[in-house]
Amino acid sequence: MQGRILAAAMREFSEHGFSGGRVDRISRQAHTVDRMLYYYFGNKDRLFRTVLEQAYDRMIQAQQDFQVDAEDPVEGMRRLVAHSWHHYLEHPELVRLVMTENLHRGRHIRTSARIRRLSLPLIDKIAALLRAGQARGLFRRDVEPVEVLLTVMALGFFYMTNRYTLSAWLGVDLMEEPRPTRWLEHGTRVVLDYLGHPRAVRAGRGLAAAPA
Amino acid sequence: MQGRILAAAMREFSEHGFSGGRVDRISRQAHTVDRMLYYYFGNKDRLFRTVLEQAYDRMIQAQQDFQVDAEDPVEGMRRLVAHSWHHYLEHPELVRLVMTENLHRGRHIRTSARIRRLSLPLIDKIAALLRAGQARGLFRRDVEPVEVLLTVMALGFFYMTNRYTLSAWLGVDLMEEPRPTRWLEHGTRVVLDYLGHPRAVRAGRGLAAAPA
Amino acid sequence: MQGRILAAAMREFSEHGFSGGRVDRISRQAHTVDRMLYYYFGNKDRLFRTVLEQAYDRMIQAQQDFQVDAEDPVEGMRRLVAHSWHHYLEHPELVRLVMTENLHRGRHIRTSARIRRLSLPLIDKIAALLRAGQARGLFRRDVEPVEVLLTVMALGFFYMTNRYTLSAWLGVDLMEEPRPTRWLEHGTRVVLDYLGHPRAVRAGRGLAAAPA
Amino acid sequence: MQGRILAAAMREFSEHGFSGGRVDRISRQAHTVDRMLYYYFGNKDRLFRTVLEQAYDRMIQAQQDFQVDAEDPVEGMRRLVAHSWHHYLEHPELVRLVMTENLHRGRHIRTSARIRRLSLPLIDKIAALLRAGQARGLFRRDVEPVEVLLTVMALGFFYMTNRYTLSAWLGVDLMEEPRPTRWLEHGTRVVLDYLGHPRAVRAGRGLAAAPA
DNA sequence: TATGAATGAGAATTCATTCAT
DNA sequence: GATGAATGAATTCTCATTCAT
Repeated sequence: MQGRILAAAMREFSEHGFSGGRVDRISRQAHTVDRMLYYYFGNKDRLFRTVLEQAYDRMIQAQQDFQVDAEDPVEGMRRLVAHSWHHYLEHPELVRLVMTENLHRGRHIRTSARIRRLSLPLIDKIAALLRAGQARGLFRRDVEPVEVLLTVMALGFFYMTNRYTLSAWLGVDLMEEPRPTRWLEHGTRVVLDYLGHPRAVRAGRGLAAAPA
Repeated sequence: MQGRILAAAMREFSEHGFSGGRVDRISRQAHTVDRMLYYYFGNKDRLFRTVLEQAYDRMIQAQQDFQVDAEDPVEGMRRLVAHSWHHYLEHPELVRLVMTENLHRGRHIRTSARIRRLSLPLIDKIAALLRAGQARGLFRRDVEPVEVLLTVMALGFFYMTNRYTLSAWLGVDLMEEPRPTRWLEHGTRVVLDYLGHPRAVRAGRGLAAAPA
Repeated sequence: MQGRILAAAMREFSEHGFSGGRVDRISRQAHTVDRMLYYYFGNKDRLFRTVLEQAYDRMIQAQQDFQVDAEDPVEGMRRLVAHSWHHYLEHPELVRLVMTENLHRGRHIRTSARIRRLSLPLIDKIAALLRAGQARGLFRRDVEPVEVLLTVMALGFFYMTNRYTLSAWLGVDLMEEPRPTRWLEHGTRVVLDYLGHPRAVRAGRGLAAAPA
Repeated sequence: MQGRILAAAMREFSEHGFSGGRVDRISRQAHTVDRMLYYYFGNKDRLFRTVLEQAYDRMIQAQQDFQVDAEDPVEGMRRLVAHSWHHYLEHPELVRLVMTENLHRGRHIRTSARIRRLSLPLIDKIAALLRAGQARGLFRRDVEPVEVLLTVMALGFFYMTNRYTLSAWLGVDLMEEPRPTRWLEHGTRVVLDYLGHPRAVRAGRGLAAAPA
């Protein structure tokens, strides 16, 4: 039953946000009653946190499943961008959940010991690709894995999250083909152009974590 | 009084989202009573829509205030990226409002005749910069203004909107200097690298609206 | 404008009752604003009373317009029953208004000097028919005009007012022909059978008004 | 507690109608709080419907309790008219509730599966009396049970429902004895005169439901 | 391990009416 | 004679949560 409740809660919170999410809709969709939700998860906040943790686990898993090809770093990077993009495209509920959590200023993630323990597998995979590409003289050297990851994520995430207001502004439906495919091509080019333009090594540590 | 209500509503919806926003908190902050809010705006939905329209007006105004320097397209593009970034940085409530509206799948924007009429001044300014840069052989030719705009927005918006979950992942505070400044530099480089890498002209029309 | 307001108020109160009637719907239907309604009629209660008075005036007028044929009392009585029935059928809003007033225990009629002054023209016309019929030996003698009037009204009014619950009970639509026509025939027969059955003169004064 | 709420709701709706009925008055009279009313009945509409259903159940029960005396059809009919009349007289809240429902065009009855299933026991009892009376040559043959029932109901119901406006018109209090008793005598006579006046059999099926 | 019954505290919205010119 | 602006007091209904077994 916990699984059913979590699945229903994921749908509900993803669709309506945290404040907009209704406990009774979750219990109804899970074919149970409100009471059970409190029995298993304590309260709405903790239920949301559990949903978030589950979503993160899946995302981490998806990142781990991604296999990097160090023999062809450019193609590897293409595939990484595409992998990331398709993950968002196929899991809009994850994207919306992350939006919701950010609207709440990370209130739930901050209290989740489990999520704090996580590290992003993709960072290591990007680092490996960068090293391979730099060794072959294909990628610039003054680049950090985190910056690359954030760039890839930004291009994909923003398109997904802001599609409604952007569609209204531009007067087109951004989710209608061939636009999403074009955007992946565009994003891939942006990332590769960025990586393939060697310049003088920049000082400093970029966005990387403090040694603390 | 309508102004006071709108200002209070902007703060409330921006902070708590639409569902989480409370009518009575708005009226209290506006030094009036709930009733007036219904007198002027009809209901919570229409109030939100009006807040959104006002926010858009301001954003459009900020875009119009941005002066493009066609003599130095590279510097112009740098300034455009910075302008956009600083607008988000200085108006986090606008960013959150747009997020909220997207979480609601553009429900309010869709019913706003006023917003539908808007066009983004920045698109024309980017187009002008592109033309100037292309004429001087500085920018590639197979690029569309909308793609550039979305790229600039994506880099800035994503960093702002996802800062809480990203900060938790990365174990650092993304809003603590020098990280925001570094990100602007990074974004500027990404955009310029993209623009300065001429390739074969791509077929198709990118993300632009259909001629219909 | 008073006429427009009254017409709109008649429709509104007739449709929704007094409590269900909305001041703003009346003003909107009258193409004016709430304020005007208070300007002309003081408050909702007085507006209702005025509507009621107007409806009574029309009913009295209709009764006065009915011409009795003393030469053929049976036919005259037939026509009187039919006249009454058709008046209800053609003025359902009057019927509903009277219902509403009775649900309110005659609260408004009691404060209407104008209505208290009214007498029902139909009573005199019935009395004339009775006299003519009795003189010809067609009608019984132990009958009072008021009882006849109430009987005629009861048969017509009840059918109209209770048509929804009756239709649900009986599983048919009572307002669908030939049922209304049948009911008129039935009512006519009931009244004539009653009048045409001479018995011993009954003592007492029936339902007539006390000499006070 | 559901019983207490229903009893209070019956009083409230009967007294003030549906729109005029106040949820908080009901809960106060039932010695509980508004919330419970929604817990048990969902909303005001459903509460009203339940009250109506209960009232119908009681009316059906009262009709079933009425025992018909086939040995003396005329006396049986007298008793039936009196039974019906006294039921209205003793249950004015039922009468008012039915009025209210009709003012709302049967909105609640239409959604009540329970009420739709009901049949009126009195129709069968009238049919039995008619057969007995016809067999003894006391009642005419061209008469239908439904017409008799509606006639009996009309005479009683109308007097009760319209007593306020009628009292104002006639300048007397219709509920003051001996008037109510006189009206029962009058109604009984009207019905019996109607039944005892054989004529040629009329064609058609009267108000009865279509065979569909 | 599970659950039906109950509920306090809000939440958005409505409604008739009056103020002020 | 006419009206735009303003409003106090409800009014229905919702929401997350706890009680009691």
